[in-house]
Amino acid sequence: MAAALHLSAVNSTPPDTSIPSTILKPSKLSPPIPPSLLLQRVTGPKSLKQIHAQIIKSRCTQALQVQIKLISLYSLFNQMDSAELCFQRIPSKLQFAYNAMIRGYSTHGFPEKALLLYSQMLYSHSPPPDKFTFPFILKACAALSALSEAREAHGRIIKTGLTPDVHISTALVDFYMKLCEVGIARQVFDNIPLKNTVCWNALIAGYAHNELDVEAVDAFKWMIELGFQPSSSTMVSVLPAVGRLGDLEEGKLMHKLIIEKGIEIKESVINSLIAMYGKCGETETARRLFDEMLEKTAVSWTVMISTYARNGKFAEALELFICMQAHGVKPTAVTVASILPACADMMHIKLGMKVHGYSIKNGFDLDIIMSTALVDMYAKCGCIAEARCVFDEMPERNIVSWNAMINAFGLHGQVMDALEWFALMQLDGMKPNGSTFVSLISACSHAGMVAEGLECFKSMSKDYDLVPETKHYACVVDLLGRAGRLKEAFEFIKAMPSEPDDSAWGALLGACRIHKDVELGRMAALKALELKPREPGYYVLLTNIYAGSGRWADAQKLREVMKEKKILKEAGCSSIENGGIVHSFVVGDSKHPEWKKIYKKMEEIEEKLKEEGYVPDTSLVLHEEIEKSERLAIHSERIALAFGLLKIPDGIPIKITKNLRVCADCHSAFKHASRIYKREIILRDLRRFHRFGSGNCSCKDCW
DNA sequence: ATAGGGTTAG
Repeated sequence: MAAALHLSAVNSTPPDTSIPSTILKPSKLSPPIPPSLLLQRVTGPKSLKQIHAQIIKSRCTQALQVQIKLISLYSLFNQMDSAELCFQRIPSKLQFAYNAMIRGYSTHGFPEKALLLYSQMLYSHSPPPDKFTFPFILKACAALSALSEAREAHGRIIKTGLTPDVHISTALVDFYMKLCEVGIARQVFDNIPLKNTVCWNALIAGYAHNELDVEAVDAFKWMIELGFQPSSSTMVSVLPAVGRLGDLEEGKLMHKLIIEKGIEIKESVINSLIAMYGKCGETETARRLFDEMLEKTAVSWTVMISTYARNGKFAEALELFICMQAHGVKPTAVTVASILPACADMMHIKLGMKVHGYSIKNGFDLDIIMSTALVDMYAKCGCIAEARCVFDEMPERNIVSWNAMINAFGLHGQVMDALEWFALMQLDGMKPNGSTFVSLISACSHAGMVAEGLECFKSMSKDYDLVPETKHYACVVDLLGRAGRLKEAFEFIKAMPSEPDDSAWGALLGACRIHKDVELGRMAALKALELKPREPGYYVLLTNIYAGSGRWADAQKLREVMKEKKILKEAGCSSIENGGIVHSFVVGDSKHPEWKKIYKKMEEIEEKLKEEGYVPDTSLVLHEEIEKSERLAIHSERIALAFGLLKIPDGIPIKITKNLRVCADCHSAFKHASRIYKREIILRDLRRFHRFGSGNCSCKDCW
């Protein structure tokens, strides 16, 4: 019945132009064309149906071969219902019939059905699976993350003596890599007797998938050295790894190699090259490649836009975003989502809102990744109410969405809200993960809520079956240390079940700076530098501790060590948005076109501050800098504040973001300024938000 | 009469 319906549907479809009319209307004079020949003319799903109808009408005897070819073609064109009908009608089930069905199910999104047929092969009187069966079974297992099923299949592969088959081994490498079983994947790869390009590709793609970028690049070099010809897939797999490593030299070599080896330059290869150059900071090279592309897809535009966004070229990113649409290419949710983190980073709320508007118009705000990025963007731009609004409107939420909201509250010092949302997420059936607890504990830490923070930490293993990672230990050290409980923090590090990493010692070091403990601080710094010898932050913190306790000679010596080792401390940089443009300032900046005006305003501010009782806090500045204590006044956030007071109209909060932590002196100056100028000032530093108003700060001086 | 590997992202 179903077959009849099916065929009548075929007859009503208009003729496929690709089929010669002789097939559709066979002349009575000439003998019917044999079915096997007819099937060779199939070009797509439409012609397949028509030819199938033709075969049935011609009443030729249908050889098993023809029936199997039909199954194979239907499953190739994703017509699984028709394939299933043919499959059920053949009397003796052969391996290729099964294989064709399993191929269709596993490549067209029905992995469960593929595994069901496989178990039918195993447990009924069917033919056993063969070397053509296993690659599809492993693909289905990968789609379902079915480790035990794959292991069973792997055992059967070994028992049947199929281990040396390169197709099967490649599928095994791919499967284990996708489930992050890198060691097993490598073992399977090493046992392949006759390797080829494709199995190398699976290994390299697998390493890249697991972000083992050095391994991916090494495997690539090794493959070339052994004389294998890389394909475009090889390049597409290895280039993201090079990009993440930021290894421009290696990337250039690979670009050259693509040309030398005559690798087919597909669109995907160029997209990967653009992304690689973008991640290495070479926006101009990336743009040149992009401009030379003949066929740009939405992915190409997205890659170029995110290249600009990643490198802080927001005007170019937005321009390209508009240009893309003018070229009739529709941005995807990924395109717009890739602009948002940049808006968040620069506190470019105007651009963020524009992107939000565009997303609503196109229904992207329903995309979970997109809306989570919006929550994060609004929160990092200081708009916690808007973040909350987007969160409330989300049609669905995953763990990342909840974490973004909890983290948002923490950033804004709203611990009680963070804890409440933590309870809400569980009522919603969501299980917290490691990142949830990082947000929670650091939220408690910033609010000085030691007991609650410790409770969270204990609870994660006791109630949530999570193993605390080094980052959680570092959070607890920060929690205890910040509250002045340095001894306990130290004991906590010593009691860690695994070797502490530099971040734990770094947290203790930071706490020692706040509470001015030279001896413990020195020890923590030595430990941290032992584990991460070139981290400028650790040098700077220890120098600050020395200077703060009057040990100028030690401070000076440390500075010289830094100079000698060519360790540069990161330059402080503050940004502020006005009129849709983000203005950035660094320490002692005089590059801004209006810098003279800004400095004049700054002098005025400093004078007013001093009149109103502000006393510069020079305790954390180096000796030589104290001599000219006005240098304090040139910290980048002070320039940004002057710019804000100069440009942003009364009554509108001034929003500034800084790439490092705000220093105690600037913090005190901002408090005074908020009172004197009757202005709300919102400062986001490396860690959190400070909301200044009427002479106070939301952080309650605890940061 | 059938097979294996890939690009943008919170």
